[in-house]
Amino acid sequence: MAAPLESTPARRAPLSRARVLHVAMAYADTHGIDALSMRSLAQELSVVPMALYKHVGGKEDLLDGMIEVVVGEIVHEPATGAWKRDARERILAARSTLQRHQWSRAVLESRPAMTPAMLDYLDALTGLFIDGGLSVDLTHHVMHALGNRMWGFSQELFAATPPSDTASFNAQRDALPRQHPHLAQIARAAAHAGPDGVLVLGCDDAFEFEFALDIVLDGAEKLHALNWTSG
Amino acid sequence: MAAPLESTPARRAPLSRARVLHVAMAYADTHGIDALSMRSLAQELSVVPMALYKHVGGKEDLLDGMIEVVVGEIVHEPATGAWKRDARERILAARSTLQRHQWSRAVLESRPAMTPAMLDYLDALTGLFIDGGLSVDLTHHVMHALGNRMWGFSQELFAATPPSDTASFNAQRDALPRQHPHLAQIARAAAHAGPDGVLVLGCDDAFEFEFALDIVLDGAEKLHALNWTSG
DNA sequence: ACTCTAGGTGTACTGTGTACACCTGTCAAT
DNA sequence: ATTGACAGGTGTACACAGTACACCTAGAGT
Repeated sequence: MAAPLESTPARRAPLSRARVLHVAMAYADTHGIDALSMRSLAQELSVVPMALYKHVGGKEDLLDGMIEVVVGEIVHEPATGAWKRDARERILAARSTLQRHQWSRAVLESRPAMTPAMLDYLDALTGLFIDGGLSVDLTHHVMHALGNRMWGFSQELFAATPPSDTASFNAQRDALPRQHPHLAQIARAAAHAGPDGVLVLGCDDAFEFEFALDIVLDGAEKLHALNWTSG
Repeated sequence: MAAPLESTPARRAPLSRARVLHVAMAYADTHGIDALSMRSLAQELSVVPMALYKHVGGKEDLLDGMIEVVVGEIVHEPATGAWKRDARERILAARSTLQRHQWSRAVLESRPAMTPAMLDYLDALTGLFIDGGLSVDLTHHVMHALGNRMWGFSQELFAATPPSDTASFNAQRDALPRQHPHLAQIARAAAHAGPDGVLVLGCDDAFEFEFALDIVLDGAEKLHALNWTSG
């Protein structure tokens, strides 16, 4: 036998986390996220359901991985220095990417999703504002205003990391300044001493909500005064 | 026997749609929305799961009913005539109501949810702007800016009612001006002729997104120029 | 007294995520 | 060459979900 390695003609491509994620995304793109189950995905890969668990932690991890890929797909145009235009462009790029995967919005909204790609995106966007000259304080609240229910990410940015794993929490916090310097700046600014003296990273949800609300209402008032029209 | 009606001492209170909904809400409040299943709810009511289906169409209908109750709980302070203050107050009232039921945000975001109470709320809010003198056009886009990912309702306001039930669709559309005059105004303004000449009610999703985005970015720019600070 | 019916019951089916034990082919070290 | 570890695919099985369908039963209207 010359080629024992290829003796079975229709040899399956080997599984891998990347392949699982991409096939899952394609499947969700065409059949909808509700149709995506471990079983349907396994069938799509001509594999038994449990095989997936060797490459993915479970359904949650699968979904996390999928949005991680989507967020990673967002194209970052190089900054031109005009912060407002740059931010606008980047956010619209993000939107068009999410738009290509209809399911991503619902999935994103259903989980905290502070994945590495997400942090990269947030840090880059934050950097545009800070480097553009906005104060860290203002940047902080603008990020909330943009994110609050617009992407579904913001309100739990630094919230409620369960203290179950203090070690890795500390590790992550210490790595933040290096990897995501702009987010770290915000975190420092938003930190305040809790009742027991421990430093607590927390954002005042109600404040952020009203901040965003007032921006929209003030904008409406201004446009009204200008007799603005969409035509 | 004097009181045959109460012969069995621990007689269950009879089921009803309202009771089912309220117990479901209480259960979701304390145990979380994920713990709410037809079975757990039935047990809470000391009843067999299938009994619920006599009062509720199914799980989807249950969830719809729950948010309907929540939205109905929003208190409407009487309008003072100052549209901006009134709108602000009403939106914060809505927020605090949703806040009392943590699950409501996720449930709301997971469905179109154009229920009667929702329409009432939207129409009332819209009315504040229009009666305050804002143009219907501006009001339309402001509603989108407020709603876009802030409540999760807006982008499908008039979209994609499946043409399966044309009769009831027409009926609903014809009833709109009476029941929700302000929404009807917006609908009329946003209507445009489709490719086949039929009137299509549709909002340009991309436009609404950029509208809201620009309001926030312009607001950020203005606050930056003013050296605004949250302290 | 008789039927009708609203409303609660019981059983059963399909589909979900996933734990656990099991094979099997590949490769490194003996 | 033999061994054995191990990465990766398999099979079976379980608990839980939503809900279709047939059934029972108590009370109201005739």
